[in-house]
Amino acid sequence: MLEDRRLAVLRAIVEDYVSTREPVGSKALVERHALGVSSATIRNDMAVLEDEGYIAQPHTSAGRIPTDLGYRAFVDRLSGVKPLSSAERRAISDFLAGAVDLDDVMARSVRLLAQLTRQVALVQYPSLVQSTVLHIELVRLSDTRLLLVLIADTGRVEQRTIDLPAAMTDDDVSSLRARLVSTAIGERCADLGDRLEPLVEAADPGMRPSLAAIVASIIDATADTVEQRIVLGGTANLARYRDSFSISLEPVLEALEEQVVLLRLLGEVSGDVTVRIGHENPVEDLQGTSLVATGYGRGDSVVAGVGVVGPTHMDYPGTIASVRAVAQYLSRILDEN
Amino acid sequence: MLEDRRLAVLRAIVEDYVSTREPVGSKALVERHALGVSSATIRNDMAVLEDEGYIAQPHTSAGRIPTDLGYRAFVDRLSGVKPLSSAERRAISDFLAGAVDLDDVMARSVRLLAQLTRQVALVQYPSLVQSTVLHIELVRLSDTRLLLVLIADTGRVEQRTIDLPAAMTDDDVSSLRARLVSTAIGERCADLGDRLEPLVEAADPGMRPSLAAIVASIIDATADTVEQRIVLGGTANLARYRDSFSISLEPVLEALEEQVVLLRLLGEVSGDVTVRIGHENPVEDLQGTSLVATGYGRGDSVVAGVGVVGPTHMDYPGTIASVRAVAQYLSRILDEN
DNA sequence: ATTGGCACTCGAAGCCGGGGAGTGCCAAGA
DNA sequence: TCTTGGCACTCCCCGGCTTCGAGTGCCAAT
Repeated sequence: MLEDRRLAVLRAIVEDYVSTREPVGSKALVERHALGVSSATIRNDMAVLEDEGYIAQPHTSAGRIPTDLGYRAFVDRLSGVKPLSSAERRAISDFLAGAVDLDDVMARSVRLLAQLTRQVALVQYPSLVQSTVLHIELVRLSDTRLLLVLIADTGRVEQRTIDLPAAMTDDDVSSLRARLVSTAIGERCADLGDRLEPLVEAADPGMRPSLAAIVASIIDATADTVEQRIVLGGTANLARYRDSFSISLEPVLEALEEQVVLLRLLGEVSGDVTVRIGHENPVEDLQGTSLVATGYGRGDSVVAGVGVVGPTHMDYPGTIASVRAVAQYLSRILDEN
Repeated sequence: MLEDRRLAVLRAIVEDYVSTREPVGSKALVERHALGVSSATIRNDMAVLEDEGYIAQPHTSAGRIPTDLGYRAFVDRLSGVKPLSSAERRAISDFLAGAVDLDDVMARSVRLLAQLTRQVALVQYPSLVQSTVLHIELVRLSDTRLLLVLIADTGRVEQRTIDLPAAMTDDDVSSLRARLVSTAIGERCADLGDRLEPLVEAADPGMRPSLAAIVASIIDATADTVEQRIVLGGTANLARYRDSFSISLEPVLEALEEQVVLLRLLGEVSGDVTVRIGHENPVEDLQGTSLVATGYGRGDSVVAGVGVVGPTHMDYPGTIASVRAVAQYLSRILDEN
């Protein structure tokens, strides 16, 4: 029970600091929370919490602020679930209304999430590797150039122009197209290489180089390197917190513009909500920030990630709820297609 | 000649202020520039320039800074052309190298421009209305759902799912597809409505509702409202100038996240480079910033805009050169397809 | 028209001192 | 053993003061 009170104190400190962004002292704590003990007792508890590394003081004789470890304990053991407000539900249903297109879904989601959390939102396009082929189209641009369009069941569309080693007629193209379509449709993108190889082998010698070029292009279009795409929104919200980052926000903004960095951030999401607080973050420039992320997908398979980046002193319960809600809606949309 | 010297003074003030970002005084001016007269003379000239509204002082007895009008005069009458450095040429050729896809071209351009100018870059997707139809594809998702894919000659791909009023067989779809393709291909997107209407009229009664739905979807996909898309990059560069905006950068970041605002910014570009300085800017929240923009396109027709937004005290000659260069490269890429 | 000289202005930066929030510790009470 | 009131102490914050200096405007001389 003594232990219990200390945790209650930690929770109170986190909550107060998140809402006021100012170091919180023992006296203010007993005033704002019904802890049932005096400020002196709280001071003792705070001393212990500080020894254990959960809180710290910016300078002697100032209030305490939570450390990364403190937030971690708060998230793991102390925070309940915060139900979404009706305004939030409304925002989400408005969002559901008009999406017309995968690009549109992504753009709206990222905007929605940024508005809900007032932080920077990240939404990843569904992974191609996890998708299956819905359609393949070849459009003849000239004798020696083709446009390849590949449509995945997740709604993703990839295109490539192909320079052919030899001229092809319209008939050549449509016969090839038919063969590709019947072989590839319904297959997982990851398996395309294996499925299409035999087709090249079996082609008659005149066609083989061209077909090889096309297949190479298809494989390139579904390769790991390009299959990842992340949209970012709400960077304006960073400015809101301009002086509340330990460091300046320039490196943060810079890090967020690196696709590679974003991929690392969203790379390891699972069905659960992941929270990375401050130094737990793998990206150095983002160690003054926290990441709340999760995966979304069809049924049980996770096809992409979604999350937000914000200051360590964010409203974790609310943010977690928003991220989870958006991920669920994204999954639903994917299911509907 | 007296007039000439005053302009030289203005140019010197602009250049010094742009590079140091500090109010420049008469003494510093004669030291850094070979003006051949004493500081007292410069002071007289500065008084005149101030009367005419070209420069201002933040407070009595501080140096002068250029006003928007001062920058305007500088851009119109004083700045020469700044050739691109070899590093810049290299950056551009690197950029040219690997673009694989229209999305890729847009993403790379915006990144490139942000790096070159160290400011916020905007690149607009080629306008659909200005494009012609390269291909139309219908993919059957179920009895009553179709996926429409529309490919424009500028490389743009639009997709829509269509809920049909009545079930369609595979044969139905492919015959419709053939009719659509033969009617629409090569037409300007803007004319699609007129071209496709007769097709609906001529269809047999059983098909008509479905065909109407498809045509409506095609027209929707090429409508004004969706045809505009703008990518934004380099917002991190704004943080670099955090205190040099008269106001805070929060409203700027917010304005830049509004697609509508961006469209207004790039809406009126032409083949020439447009420069809007400070209050000349139509968007209120961006009146502390300057816009340098131009159009790009195939041959003479402008199909979209490209530009940067930055502080009014930007390096106009360099920025103009970069924006123009990127626009030219974009035009070239469009021509190659 | 240009120039040197000069008095004046006003923000920036440094210094000082009081106020106050907050702490740690201790001794007394439950 | 935990809790509590009391108390001395520490430092940050803030307002006011002063100094310093860059820069100006004006004037009389050339």
